[in-house]
Amino acid sequence: MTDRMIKTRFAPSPTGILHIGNLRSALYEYLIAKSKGGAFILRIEDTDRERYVEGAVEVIYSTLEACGLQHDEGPDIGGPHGPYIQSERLALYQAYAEELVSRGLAYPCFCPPQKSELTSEEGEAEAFGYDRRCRALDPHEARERRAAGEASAIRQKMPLEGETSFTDQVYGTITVQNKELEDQILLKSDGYPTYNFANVIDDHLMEITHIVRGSEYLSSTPKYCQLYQALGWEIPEFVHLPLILGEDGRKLSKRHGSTSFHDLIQEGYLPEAIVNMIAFLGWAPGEETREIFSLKELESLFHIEGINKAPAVFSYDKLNWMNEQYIRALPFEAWRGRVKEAADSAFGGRPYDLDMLARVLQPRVTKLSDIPGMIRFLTDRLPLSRELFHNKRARLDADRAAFVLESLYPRLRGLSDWTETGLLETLEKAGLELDLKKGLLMGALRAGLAAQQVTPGGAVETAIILGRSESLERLEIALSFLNEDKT
RNA sequence: GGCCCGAUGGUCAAGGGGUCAAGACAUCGCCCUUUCACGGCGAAGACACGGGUUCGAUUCCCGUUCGGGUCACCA
Repeated sequence: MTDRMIKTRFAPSPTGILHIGNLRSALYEYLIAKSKGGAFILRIEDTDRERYVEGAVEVIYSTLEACGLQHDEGPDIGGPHGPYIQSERLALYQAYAEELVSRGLAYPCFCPPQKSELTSEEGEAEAFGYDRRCRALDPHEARERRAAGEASAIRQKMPLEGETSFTDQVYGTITVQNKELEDQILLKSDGYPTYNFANVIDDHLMEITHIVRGSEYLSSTPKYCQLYQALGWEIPEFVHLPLILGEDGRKLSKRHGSTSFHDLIQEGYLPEAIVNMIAFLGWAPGEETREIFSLKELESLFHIEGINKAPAVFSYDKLNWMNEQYIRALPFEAWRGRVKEAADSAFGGRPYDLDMLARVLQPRVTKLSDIPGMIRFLTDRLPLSRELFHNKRARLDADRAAFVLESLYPRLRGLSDWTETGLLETLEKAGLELDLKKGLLMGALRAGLAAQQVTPGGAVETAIILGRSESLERLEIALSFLNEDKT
C-alpha cells in the first residue's frame, strides 16, 4: 500500500485462556511485521465486562513471552499511542461516537438489547437483523430522551443501497451489498464500545497498517470499511487468516475444546514446537520443504503470499512429531533439567543416574508428560511374570533366563566398577566363558532389572540408572521368583 | 435460510494449461538393533463432480455438491 513501516497488533480479550487460534493470529501478526522490519503491538480488548476474567492479562503476557513474541508497544511497556487497554480509552470512543451522531451518521437506539439466543432452534432460525426502528426517530426527540436518562446504544447508519468492497491480501476482493449490512452498534448502553467500534478507532489511532485476524471476521469487514469511511480515515490492509479446525472438522474454538496454549504446555509440549506447528497451519514457505524452523528463521521466511485460504485441521500427530524434533534438538543440559524435574519427585530422594536417564530418554520422549510413565519401572518394582523373560529373537525363555541370571549375579555382585565399560566388560567376559549370546544375556538382564520388556535404553543403561545396590536387589528378587516358580 | 469464503492423498501442504502431481505427519513393509524407540530404505495413498475455453485442463470460467464462516448492546 505505502512505504510506511508495517505495524500489526495482537488484540486479545482477557477471557482467561489463550486459544491456539488466537496464538496463531498473534504469531502471524508478529511475523508479518517482523519480516518487514515492522512493529508488533499488544492491545487488550476488555470491552466485554461480563466475560472479563481476573488474571487473564497475565496469561497473555506469559504466553507471548514463552513463545518469544516480543511486542514493541503494549500495556506493560507503554508506547506512543497508549493506553493499550480499551477500558482505559472509553472517553475516546464516546467522543467519536458522539461526533458521528452529531454529523448524522449514527443515532441513539432505545430498543432493548437482542443478544443472541443460544437456544435458537435449528432450521427455524429466521434471524433477521435489527429493523432500524430508531433510525427514523427525530434527532431532537432522541436527544431529549437521552438527556432524561433513558438508556440507549449508538448505532451507525449504514447506506441502504450500493455496495461495499475491499481487497483482502489473502482472499482477494470481496464485495457485499450494503443492504446486507446491519446498523451496527458502536456504543453499548453501558457506555462501552463494541469490538467493532473500538477496534476501528484503535487500529487507526495506533497507526496499524495491517489488520491480521481470523477469517471469522471476513464477513463483518465491510462494516468496518463503512466506519473508516464515516470517520474519513484511510482503510488499512486486511489479512484474514484461514480458520483452524479440530479433528472433527469443526472450528476449533473456546466453546469446543481445551486447546489452549496453557493446556498444550501442561500436556508436555515445548513452546517452540507449538509455535513451529501453528506457523505451518495455513501457511507454507513455498519451494522450501523443510518444516522445522525457529522463530528467528520464520521471521525472515514468512510472506503473506504463502497464506492459504482453506481452513486447516490441527493435527496432534504432527505436533507430536514436531515436539520430538525439538526435544531431540534440545541442548543436553536443558534436557537434563527437564528430566530432573520429572524424575526427582518420582525417585523420591533415592539416588539415580540422572545423566544416563536423560541420555536414554532424549531420543525417545514424545512429550514431557510421558516421562513419569516411562520411568515408573525405575522407581517401582513391578510385578514379575515368566512371560517377561520370553524373547523369540534371543531364544530366551524363563528357564534359560534363570540360568543366565544365576551365572551373572555373582559376577555383577563382584563388580565394583558399576559403569558402562565395567558392566559391558563383565557381560562380554561372561558371554565368552559361558558361551552365551549377547542378546540372551541382555534380554535376561533387562527383564530381571526392569520387569518390563520395553525400556528406554538397554539392560546396561538400566543397571546404571538404577545403581549397583538396587540392581543387585532386583536381580535377587528376579532369581528367587524364577527359581520358586520353576516346575 | 440469507450473505461471504473455500475445495490437491486420512492430515498439513508444494505446484500450476502439457509434470511419472513435490515434501512432511500418520499408516504399512524391510534393514539396523540386546526389545521398544531412534535411524536408514521403501510402499500404498490425491487434483470433489458436471459443463465450457483450449490442440491440451488438476490448473482459467460457470454451475453443482460438499465443507467452513457469519448473521449479538461477544470478540
